[in-house]
Amino acid sequence: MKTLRVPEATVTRLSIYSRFLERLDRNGVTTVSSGEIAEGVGVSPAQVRKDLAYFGEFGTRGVGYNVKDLMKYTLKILGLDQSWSLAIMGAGNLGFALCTYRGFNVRGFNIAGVFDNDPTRIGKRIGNLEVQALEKFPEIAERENIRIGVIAVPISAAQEVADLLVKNGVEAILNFAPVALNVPDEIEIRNVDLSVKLEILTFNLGFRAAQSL
Amino acid sequence: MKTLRVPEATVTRLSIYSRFLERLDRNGVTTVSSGEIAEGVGVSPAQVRKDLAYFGEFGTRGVGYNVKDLMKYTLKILGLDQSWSLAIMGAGNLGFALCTYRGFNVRGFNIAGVFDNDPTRIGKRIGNLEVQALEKFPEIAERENIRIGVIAVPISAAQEVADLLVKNGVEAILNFAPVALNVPDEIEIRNVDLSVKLEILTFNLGFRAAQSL
DNA sequence: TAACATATGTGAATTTAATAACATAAACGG
DNA sequence: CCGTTTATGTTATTAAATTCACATATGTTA
Repeated sequence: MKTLRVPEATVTRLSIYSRFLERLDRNGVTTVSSGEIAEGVGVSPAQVRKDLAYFGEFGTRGVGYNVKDLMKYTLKILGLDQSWSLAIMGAGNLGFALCTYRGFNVRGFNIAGVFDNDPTRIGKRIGNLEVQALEKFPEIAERENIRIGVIAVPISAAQEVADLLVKNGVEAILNFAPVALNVPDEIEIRNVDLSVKLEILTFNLGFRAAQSL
Repeated sequence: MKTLRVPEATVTRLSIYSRFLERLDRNGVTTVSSGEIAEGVGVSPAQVRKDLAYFGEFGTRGVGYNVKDLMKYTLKILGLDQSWSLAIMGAGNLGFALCTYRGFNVRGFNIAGVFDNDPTRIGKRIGNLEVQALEKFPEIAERENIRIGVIAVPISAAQEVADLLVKNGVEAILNFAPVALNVPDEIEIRNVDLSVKLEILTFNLGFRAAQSL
C-alpha cells in the first residue's frame, strides 16, 4: 500500500470543505468546482485540488465535482461515516457549552457522557444528559464504547483526567486546558487553546501599529 | 526597519511559551533553558530558540533565560502589555462560557460587553455583565474602546454580526461560527472551529486502523 | 587563569507545504 | 465529428518552516 503522509493542514481543510459541501447540498447545489469551493472557504483552487488528490480522483474534468458524492467521500475520509461516542470531562461553563454545541451532533458525534467531580454539579441535567461522577467513567466508557475524550477541566485537574481517560481505553483526546498533557505516543491528542488565537490578533494589531510608525 | 515576516506558527508558539513562563514564574522558577521550555510545551529546543530569535536576544549563553524577563518580553511582543477590551457577540451557551472563561482575564483581556438579539437573553446577568441588545453595540463599542470582537452566534447570523463589528471600528475578529466570513482586508480575523480538531482525531483513528490491516 | 561544561544564537541544510503551470479529459456547438 | 471551452489531476517550481550543526559566550572549577 502506498502510504503517503497527509499533512495535518490538509485534513483541517478537508473538514472545512466537508462542511461547506454539506451546506451546498442543503441548498440544492449539485455540482461545484474547485474554484467555488476555494472561494467559499477562503483558500486557492489549486490547494483544494491538491488536498483532494491525496485521497483519489473525485471530479470530472471540464465539469467539476458532484456535491453529494464529494460530500460523502470527505465524510468517509474523515471517519465520519460512523458515529463516534464522546465523553465531555468537566461540567463547568465550557463543558456545558460543548455538551449543547449543535455542531458536534450534526457531524455524527454522540455525547455519551458528561463527567465532573464537583458534588454540586453531579446529577444536574444538561439537555438529555446527566452529569456523572468521575468514578462512573470506567463503567460508562466501556458500556458506551467511548473512544474520544474531551477535556474541559481546569489546568490543575487536566493531567489527572487525561490519565483516567487513557487508563480506560480512550484513544483520542481533545484538550481545552491550556497545558501540555503527558500521554502515551499511541494516543491521539490535540489542543484547543481559546486564548492563543486572541493573542495572534493582538500581536498583529500591535505589529501593524509598529510598522506604520 | 528590518521587517522580517514572522510565521503565524511562531506567534502561536510564543503565546504558549508565554503562558508556560507565567506558570514557571508562579512556581518560583527564576531561570529556564530552551530545552526546558521545549520539554514543557512539546516542541524542539531549536524551535524555541529560532522563534525567540525573530524578536531579539533574550538569553545568556551557557545559562539560559531569566524567567521573569522572558515572560515580560513575550507578553510585550504579543501586545499584552496593555489591556484589550473585547465584545462577545452572542449570549448562547458558547458566549456564556467565553464570558466566564478565566483564561481571558488572566491574559489581560477585558470583556467590555456581551450582546445578543434574543429578547429572552437581553438583560440577563453573566457574572458582572449584563447582556445587551445588539443595537447598543455602537454606543458601547465607542465608549469602551472595543477593538476586538468575538463571534459566538449561529452561522446564520455570523456575517451580519461581522458587518456590525466592522462598521463600528472593530479591528480584529475571533470567529467561532464555522463559516468563512467576508471582511475587509485590513480586518484581522481568525476562526476557531470546535469540530475541526475532533475530525482530525477521527481521521487519524481511521487512518491508523487502515494502516494496520 | 586555563580548561571544561553548558546553553544560546544563527547560518546552512533539509524537509515540508503551497503555488503555478500545464497536459488531460469531458462536454458542447456547429 | 472536429474544434473550442472548461475544469480536473499532476508535475514542476517556488516558498516556507523546521532541524541540524556549530561557533560563540558565559560560568565554574581546579
